[in-house]
Amino acid sequence: MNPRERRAARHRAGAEVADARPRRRASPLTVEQVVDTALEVVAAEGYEALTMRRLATALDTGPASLYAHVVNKADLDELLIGRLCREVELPAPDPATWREQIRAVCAALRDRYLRYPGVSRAALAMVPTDLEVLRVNEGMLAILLAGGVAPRDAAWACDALLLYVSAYCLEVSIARARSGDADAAWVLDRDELVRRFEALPAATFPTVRRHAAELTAGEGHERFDFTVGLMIDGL
Amino acid sequence: MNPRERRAARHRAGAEVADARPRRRASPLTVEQVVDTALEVVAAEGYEALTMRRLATALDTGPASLYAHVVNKADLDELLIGRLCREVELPAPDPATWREQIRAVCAALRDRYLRYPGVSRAALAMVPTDLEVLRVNEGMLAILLAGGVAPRDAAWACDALLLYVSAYCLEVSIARARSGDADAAWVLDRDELVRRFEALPAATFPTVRRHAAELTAGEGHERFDFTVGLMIDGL
DNA sequence: TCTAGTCAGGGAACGCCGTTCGCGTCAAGC
DNA sequence: GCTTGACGCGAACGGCGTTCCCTGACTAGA
Repeated sequence: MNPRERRAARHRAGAEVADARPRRRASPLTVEQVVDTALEVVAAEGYEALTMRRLATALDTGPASLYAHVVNKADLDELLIGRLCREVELPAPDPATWREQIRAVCAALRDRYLRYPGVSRAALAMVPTDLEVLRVNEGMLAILLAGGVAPRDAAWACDALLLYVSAYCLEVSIARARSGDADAAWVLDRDELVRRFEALPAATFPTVRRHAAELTAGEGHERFDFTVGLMIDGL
Repeated sequence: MNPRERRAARHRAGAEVADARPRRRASPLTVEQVVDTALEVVAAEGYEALTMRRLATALDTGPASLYAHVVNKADLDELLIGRLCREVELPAPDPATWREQIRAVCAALRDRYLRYPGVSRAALAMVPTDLEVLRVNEGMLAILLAGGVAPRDAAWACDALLLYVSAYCLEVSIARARSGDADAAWVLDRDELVRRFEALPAATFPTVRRHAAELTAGEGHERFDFTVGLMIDGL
């Protein structure tokens, strides 16, 4: 089974296929192993560091060998997101607590993405028919419908929530990466940001100036919770 | 004034600086011109095609020359987004129609982004202190405050809306690029998508199967309007 | 008018990237 | 034990962002 077929299988309903073990290697290298190692690289060095060469090195082989398991880089990205989605637990829909359930699923996805800095970029570029991603969609949709949300609204809200989660994680990952970068001297912590906002000319930025504190507020995931809440409560 | 200083100026409040005309060229090449040409390239061939070499060729020069006007690719990205933000008109806040005003600003930004396929990727990677971006933030914040939204909610909502606009545009750009790609045979139009959803095993995807129509619904920017509405109406 | 000094422009090269080709190797079948 | 075929992967390709440093036109002073 070549990688093209394997990819197709991930987007088609059908039987799970056991990875046939390759023949030559001491410990034979499977897709599962490739994905595991890729996630380790991302966790340790960030998504930007995940290159085919870097991954091959981590697997103690050459870049060409990866193409026996993966169509291309985009396919690898899909596999990574698929793996993260697979790990998200989806509760049985409960009409009494559906808002909390949705919040929990979003938070679970968020935490998974953030554990692997920058992967969310891959999530944003993905086609929506990967079965693992669809599984999360299925779960969220079921919860929303159980909550009495109209089908069309539920479908669109799922979409919007998943999109927001990815975008939020990307933003946070970038911000974190920057604050870790010592040589980027113009990176700002919150105090510096407030000072900047307050130093803006009153003529063109009166509102930002006056509300510098609010603009930079939000510890942890308060912003995230706020926005998800905004969307959920509107349904 | 070197590009580093020029970039710093874009993030600092201060006087506008006229581009000093370079000396040697027949028609001398300014930052403004670089940005114009870059946007032309993006409009015609998409953001992915915007490389330093491609841009240099379009300007009839070598890649090295661009670095006299721009710190690096990321800086060029900022300039592009800055330009698009600069063109967005911000209405004087009107408490009676603030929701429509916000909707209009979001739509204006969306249309600008979509005119240049893929630029929204640059927007997602940007630091939030660019003055042009801040100008849009200022305008939206003023409208929300005029609408009686609490300052902290207004600040966070601005953030969320801008993030959503960028993410939505990125998704749409990618989808459009894919449907234009003839060789990507596995790309699906809506009918094909519905058929796929309905072909899923009922055991694991009951909800998606049943609501395939709703999941794929949404002509034009109906989804966009829905989500922006969801956020605005919750305030 | 001539000349010396200055500095932006850009050709060429560097070290990466994703991807492909095809060679050498080894296991299975006869 | 030989043949055959499949498979791992070294090496190479074209293209990326970026930098080095030479070139040569312009400016200013004599």
